Amino acid sequence: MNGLFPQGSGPSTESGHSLINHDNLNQAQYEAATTINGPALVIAGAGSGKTRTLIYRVAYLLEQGVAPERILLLTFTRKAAQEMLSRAADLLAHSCAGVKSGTFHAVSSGILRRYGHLLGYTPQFTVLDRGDTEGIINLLKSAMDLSGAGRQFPSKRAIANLFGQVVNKNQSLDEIINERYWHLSDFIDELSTIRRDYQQFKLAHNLMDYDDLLVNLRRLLSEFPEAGADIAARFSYIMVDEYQDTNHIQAEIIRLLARPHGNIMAVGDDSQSIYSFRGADFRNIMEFPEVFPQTRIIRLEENYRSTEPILNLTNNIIEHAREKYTKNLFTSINGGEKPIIYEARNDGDQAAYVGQHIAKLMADGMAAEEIAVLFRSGFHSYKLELELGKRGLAFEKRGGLKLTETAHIKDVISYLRVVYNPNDSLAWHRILLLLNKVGAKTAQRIVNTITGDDPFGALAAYKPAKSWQAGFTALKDMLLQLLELDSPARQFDLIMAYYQDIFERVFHDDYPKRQPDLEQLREIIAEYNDLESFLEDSSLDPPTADHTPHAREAGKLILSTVHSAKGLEWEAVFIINLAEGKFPSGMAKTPEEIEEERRLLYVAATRAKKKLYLVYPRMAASPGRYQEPVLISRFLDELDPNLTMRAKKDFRPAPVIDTASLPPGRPQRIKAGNDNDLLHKHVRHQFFGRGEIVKIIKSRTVQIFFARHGQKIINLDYAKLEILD
DNA sequence: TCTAATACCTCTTAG
DNA sequence: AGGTATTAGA
Repeated sequence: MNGLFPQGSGPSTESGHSLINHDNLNQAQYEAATTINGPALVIAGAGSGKTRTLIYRVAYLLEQGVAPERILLLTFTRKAAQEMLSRAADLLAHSCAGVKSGTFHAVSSGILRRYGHLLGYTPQFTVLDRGDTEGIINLLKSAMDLSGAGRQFPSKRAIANLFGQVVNKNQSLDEIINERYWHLSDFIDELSTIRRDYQQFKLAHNLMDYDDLLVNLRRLLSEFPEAGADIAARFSYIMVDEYQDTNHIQAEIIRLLARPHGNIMAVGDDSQSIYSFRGADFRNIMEFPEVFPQTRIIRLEENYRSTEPILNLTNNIIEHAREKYTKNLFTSINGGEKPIIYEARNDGDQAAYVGQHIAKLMADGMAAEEIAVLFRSGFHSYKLELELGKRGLAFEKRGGLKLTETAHIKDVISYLRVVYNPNDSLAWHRILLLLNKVGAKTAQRIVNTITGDDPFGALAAYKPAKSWQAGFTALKDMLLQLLELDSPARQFDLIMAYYQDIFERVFHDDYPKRQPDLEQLREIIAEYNDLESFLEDSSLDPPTADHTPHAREAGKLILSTVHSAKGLEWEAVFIINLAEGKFPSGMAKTPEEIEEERRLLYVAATRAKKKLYLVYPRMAASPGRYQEPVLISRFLDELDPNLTMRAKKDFRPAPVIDTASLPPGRPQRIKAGNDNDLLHKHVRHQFFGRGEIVKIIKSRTVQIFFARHGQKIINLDYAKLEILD
């Protein structure tokens, strides 16, 4: 490095050649990186070098001789933690291994495996993911006989959300229902029974859900003074990233951990708070100085990421917020183009526009990994994914459904889970349900009799009924062999040898599409030496579908939900589906929820360095699957028109949609008859619209040319078609 | 009594 | 594309 002495008040290493100096950091960043004793709060605007500052601070701490294991770095994703540590290690030219880092949940999980016995857990407790949680709730719900209770008992999903709110917002079930779910007030008694049973079930089966990881750590710290002191004493320097997205339990954990020494730095941006649905409250930031008196407040307000026109727009987005935030961003990056707004005709037009412009950017020399498309919900990108596929553009999708959340992957993992925790009744249930002729009742009966001291012994002794005896024996033999193996990769192979047939039967209609996932899982598992760390990872931070850790190296563009794009940046960013009901989400109703949607757009737009495209469709599929007009997102509508440019609409011929002229009523299936009579008929398909039958392929199968979608092969037994002439 | 197949409805964001 | 409610079938 350049060998300049650090100026100002910061201490330097004995040689005087600190890496942390004013050439690398601006005044505010420098102050943040070198303030290591006492509480500090860094209000860091988007693109203000927050991550850089944290990296330098870790490096500075180590440079000052702090032992790595005394440093705790809490981040929002494990990826973020790993990336920061590896960059800090690059600075120091030696490893940061030993620095404790990760998400609250992951760190909690580690601590609870050590101290959980105080709360009645064994170290092998299983972490329940979302699906597991819903599975248990469903079990308890169906055991309750709600048939007479009137209609519309909430789904397992709604119940799980409800319970999550109770924990994360620190309110009682009654309060939550009365304030936010008043439509469920008829079911209060049943719901609180289910909740009580749920808590008991978890304790009885050595299970913790995500919320328990936080709650139990807090309990440990506050109710078990010895263990609490022990844990707190391990960490002398604590940093928390994305503080605006912590909830009250997390804030409490921080308070308890940092209480002895007060060496705590929280970094966040109140205008980027986007996780209130899981209890996050950006007011945590405001309260921080009250919790930690004498907090030093440092503001990072210079933006190093975006060009001026982009920053002008993002400032304009957040100016419309009801809540006024604590800083003003400025940039010294001059020049650049105004963000572009494109009004697409529909989903397909939108996808075509984005696809074409991505291709153009790449043709002009921009790397694929410098381009991202962002959207509100995981499924908003389906059409675009097809479009990119057609163009041969490789992409990585983030957010939405995870690999480990798909049914077939969960099946395979369940076999591993019972080996690891033989009392994991949820995994048992799943495994047994896969046997032909075994349904929910039978599976439950078996689970009830085998869980206990010696589940595998009990399984071997269980007498199956004739109709499913063969399958049961095969399962039993496989599991007993599985216990003998100790490498996860071998275990996987054994499971697959057994599971493949079941897999093809259960997913008979689409298993070839799912097969690659299993092969991917094999690759992921092969990197683990022990089952415990694989299972831990797969619930806490599911290994990504592509096992190359960074798409940036793989030459792929990124499709991502806005939530998953937090903290990242790209040269060019497309934000799609900026229509009412999509972004903002139709689920956002209260003023507070709308405000959060606005911050979400702010987060999305501030990811862009040089180019920003805002796209919305004028027509979109309604619930009845007809194309209906939609409104431009209110967040775009309210922007100062001088800050954006409208894209021309002539980039490709206009596809014709004339829903108005369509006759009313739904297309029906065409009844069996003489298929040859159908040749050259004009038809309307519920998705593809108008078309003409151009060829009879075979009985009940025809080829249709659709005006909007081109040639399709249609099976008349499945498709709903209406004959128009 | 239980399982398997079918028809219909609802879809956010994530550790 | 998923889950759930209903119904046919074993």
